[in-house]
Amino acid sequence: MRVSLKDVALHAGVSIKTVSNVVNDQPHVTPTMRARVQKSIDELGYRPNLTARHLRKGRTGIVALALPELGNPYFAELAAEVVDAAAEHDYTVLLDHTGGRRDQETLVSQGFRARVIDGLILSPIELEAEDLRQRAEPVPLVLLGEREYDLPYDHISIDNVAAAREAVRHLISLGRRDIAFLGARKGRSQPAHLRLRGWREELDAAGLVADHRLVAATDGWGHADGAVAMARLLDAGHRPDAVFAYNDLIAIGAMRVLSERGLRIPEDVAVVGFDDVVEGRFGAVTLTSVSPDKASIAKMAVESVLSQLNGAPRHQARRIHAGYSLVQRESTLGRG
Amino acid sequence: MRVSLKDVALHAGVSIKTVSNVVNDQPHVTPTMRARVQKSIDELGYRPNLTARHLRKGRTGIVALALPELGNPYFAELAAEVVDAAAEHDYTVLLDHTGGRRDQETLVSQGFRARVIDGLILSPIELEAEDLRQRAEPVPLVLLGEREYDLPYDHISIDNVAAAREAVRHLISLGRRDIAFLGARKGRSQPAHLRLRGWREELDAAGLVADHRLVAATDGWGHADGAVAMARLLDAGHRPDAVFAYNDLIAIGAMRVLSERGLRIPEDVAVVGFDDVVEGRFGAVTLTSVSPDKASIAKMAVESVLSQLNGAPRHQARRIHAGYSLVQRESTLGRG
DNA sequence: CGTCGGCATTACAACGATGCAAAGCGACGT
DNA sequence: ACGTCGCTTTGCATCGTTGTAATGCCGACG
Repeated sequence: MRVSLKDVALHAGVSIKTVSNVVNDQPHVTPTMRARVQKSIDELGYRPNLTARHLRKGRTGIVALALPELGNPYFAELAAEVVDAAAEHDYTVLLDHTGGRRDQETLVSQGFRARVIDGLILSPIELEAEDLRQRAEPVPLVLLGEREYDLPYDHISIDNVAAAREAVRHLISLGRRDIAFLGARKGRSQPAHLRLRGWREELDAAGLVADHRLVAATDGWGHADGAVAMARLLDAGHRPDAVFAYNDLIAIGAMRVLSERGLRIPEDVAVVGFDDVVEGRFGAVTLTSVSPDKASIAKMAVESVLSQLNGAPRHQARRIHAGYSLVQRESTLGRG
Repeated sequence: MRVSLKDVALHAGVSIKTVSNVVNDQPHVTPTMRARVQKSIDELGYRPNLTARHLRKGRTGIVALALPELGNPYFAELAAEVVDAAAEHDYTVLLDHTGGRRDQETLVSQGFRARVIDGLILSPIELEAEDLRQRAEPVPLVLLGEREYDLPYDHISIDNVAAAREAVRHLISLGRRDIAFLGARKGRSQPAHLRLRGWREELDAAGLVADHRLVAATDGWGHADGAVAMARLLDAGHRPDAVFAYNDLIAIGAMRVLSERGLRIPEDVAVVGFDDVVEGRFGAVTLTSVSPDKASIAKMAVESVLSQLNGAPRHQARRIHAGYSLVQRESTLGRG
């Protein structure tokens, strides 16, 4: 059985509360007493029972992080950052993944998956505003990612439209004109992706046509989806001279198909991805990508949750934009 | 404020205990009463406080999973499987990562990082048997991965030696003779990797020389480490006709360097990795790899923890081998 | 020498839920 | 009509910790 305050108190011949005071470094404990109690603590190997402490205090020291898919290295890398950021504040991270499915995301947002948490950081894919509006849970929530909602929750992401525009601008600066977009959502009436919007805006701004036939929808956001989309585009007789992908995995899947078809990267087709996952730096052709500042996203997410917990005056919901940069690699090397 | 049993009891005009009985589906509750209480529960939106329940029951419904590095897709994919396997049993996963550092691994094993858990699944890298022997924590522990300890804890992994031998055998069957091993541990007096042992054993068995100059140590287990190791090998004047890497990331990093140096894969150098991460299926040259059955590893790990919790008669510590297969892809395509 | 002030220590209740055992209640048999 | 039996419902203690308020103790001051 585990050692409790009571055991220590008995052993040291003092009251439970005094032991508690020592454990919690309360003032008004004489050095003598502190030493005596500490000795008992050490001898018995006492360790506080967090469950009890948290029942008493109403806090658990755990924040949940719900991501669509851990298999996607972007999310895995982000998760690692969140774990570290939380550790800074003595918080632990409970991980959940939703598969990007609406029902799972709703369950998570309403706390049905993990009911021992102080806060929730959620990166939704299909979740709708109405699902969130029905949320009764008093647990602080922070949203991550590309989806934007008009709801009173903090939202942290990079400026997806601006980043996408920068990526497309880069391609245009290389002289590319037929720039495809890979990774639109399939069969959705929703407002299009912000990244897709960036693509369109930048093409418009440059006086180029944003040809909707160069926009390829995907089922998911993995390598295979990118490969399928690229193949479909080529099979339909389109031959873009550049590809801007929703994310790196899609870009890499597309590059695989481009090589299979004998197209050279970047000579024939330049490629830009999004997320800057490590994988993109080690392919046969390294991938130019938009690199979000994952560490600061993680940090801000954790801090937002904690500030809500600490009853920061119910500020307005904030839209926070983290930094990003466009990292140029071989897949968009200038001709020459 | 959240609704508690007390609130529901008041609302329904019954005792707290009766509400508890309804919530827990106890027998001996009349249908009438059950309906009445359920109505109050629904109206007030009662949801049990798990912290309190767990204080009482001594269980939290959380298992911790401590992995070296989430950024490595193998671990990320494994984590996803563990989350799913745990969900099967209504358990949630608390994620931790150790960076593969001994001090962190020790802390985790002794429960200093997360003290609210029912069990721990740990995949150690540098942890030593002595660190574990000092473990006082009563929390069930299961070990994953390549490291083996002579300690009374369940250990789940694939048969690394056999798998490595199969990989090397495959290379030999392609007519390769100078087979390098990438990813040995650096500056360690420890018994070598099991995968390295498999490499050696199979070469011996085939009557080939296991040339230690073809064994390249790495600092870590990422793409960059593989690239560095491969470059060093080549720079030293070695030109193996095959590479067996400790894992896929190292293999991919090595492949990148091989291409940079103008060596063709598989014609000049065949490559085999380990882990079968998705990434290996989408490079310019797809990667042959040992594919561990991650789902069953995850499942068995979770089940081991839970069976220990449920006081399964303190069985012997078990060494459980999960299944694996060698998936052949372009990086070892037969000549022709 | 008695009283007051202030610090060290203690006692008690409470956080929310559940196990145990006792109490309540209706029905049945005699 | 009364006692008993058995199921339903309830009260109480408890898990380990901490906040609040009360107590004890000592020295200082008048």
